[in-house]
Amino acid sequence: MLKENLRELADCALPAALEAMGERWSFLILRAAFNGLHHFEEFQSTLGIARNILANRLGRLVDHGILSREAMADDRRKVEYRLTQKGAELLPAMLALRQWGERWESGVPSTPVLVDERDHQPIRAIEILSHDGRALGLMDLCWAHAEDIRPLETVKLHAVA
Amino acid sequence: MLKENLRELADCALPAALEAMGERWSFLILRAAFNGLHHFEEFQSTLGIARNILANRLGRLVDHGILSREAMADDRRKVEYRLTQKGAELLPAMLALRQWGERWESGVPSTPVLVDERDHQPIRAIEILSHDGRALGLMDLCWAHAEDIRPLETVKLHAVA
DNA sequence: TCAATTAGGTTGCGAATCACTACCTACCTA
DNA sequence: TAGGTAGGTAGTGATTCGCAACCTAATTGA
Repeated sequence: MLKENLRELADCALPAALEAMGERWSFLILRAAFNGLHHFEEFQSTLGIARNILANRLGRLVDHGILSREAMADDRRKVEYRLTQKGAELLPAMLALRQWGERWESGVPSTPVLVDERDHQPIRAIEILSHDGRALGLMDLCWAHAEDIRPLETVKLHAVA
Repeated sequence: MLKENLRELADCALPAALEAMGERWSFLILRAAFNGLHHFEEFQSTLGIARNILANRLGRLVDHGILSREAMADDRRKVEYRLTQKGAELLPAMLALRQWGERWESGVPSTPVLVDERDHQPIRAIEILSHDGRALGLMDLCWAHAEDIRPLETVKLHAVA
């Protein structure tokens, strides 16, 4: 069963993640960035967000290293916001949330659908997987302390034997 | 390349998901629920959230069908909040966010660690996978319309692992 | 060259939301 | 019946939100 010692709840990185991404427009700005938007006016007109809030959010995302901010060489009025590596790695979290919304809120798969470029087949639903690739549900999970985890080599031998 | 037609940005389920889960304390309440908390006072003392905000959030999560609310038979003062199926399926999204926070914000894996109950090995990082299980990055993805996707009968039999 | 336009903001202000404390009302226990 | 407990609500100030207006630097057009 999934029950963490309460004393240890503070040692979770979720609050830290939410401090960076938990504000009202952050995820929608991020989504727009994933969709190839790079400029203030693009975000503003696409999202319909108030300009001061947008400026605030973009600044915060830059401060957190999720977006980079660079003035463009050919037109120095323009500022380009780009996803950093850190920002790009939010894609699984964003897709998991989107897939959940498709299943439980909007009811239908969003169109267009995200596909593998290689064979144009839709991606899998995002899942929790064991080290060897089995899908895990809530009942299959429990908490363990780092020092209690046996290195995988030994387990492997036992499992095989 | 990952570029969605702008006209279609509205057809994404992310805003719907955020309407249910995008408020300030929602994810932390959900995390507490995943950790086995069920009662108002447990949430309140663990999270340190203001009581009126907690009441408001719990009510909202219940309205959205993420938590169920039931008075307990043996002590009718007590109300039990439990994750519904809909709520439980937010676990991948929450873990993806937590893993991102571990990697980029807190810097270290949170303790305790979430492990597979069967062999006590840590779970994999949450990833985007192709239908046949390859890990996909930002460069490997593109958008397609539902009607353009060829059915995958031929490969389906192999698509397990 | 000088006015108009554009990109990317900032400022002011009223409305909504947040968090803190105190209070309230069932219900349970002695 | 007294006192404590679970789960809230009400009042109040501090923040934040969203809208509109304004501002500045860079660019373009006449």
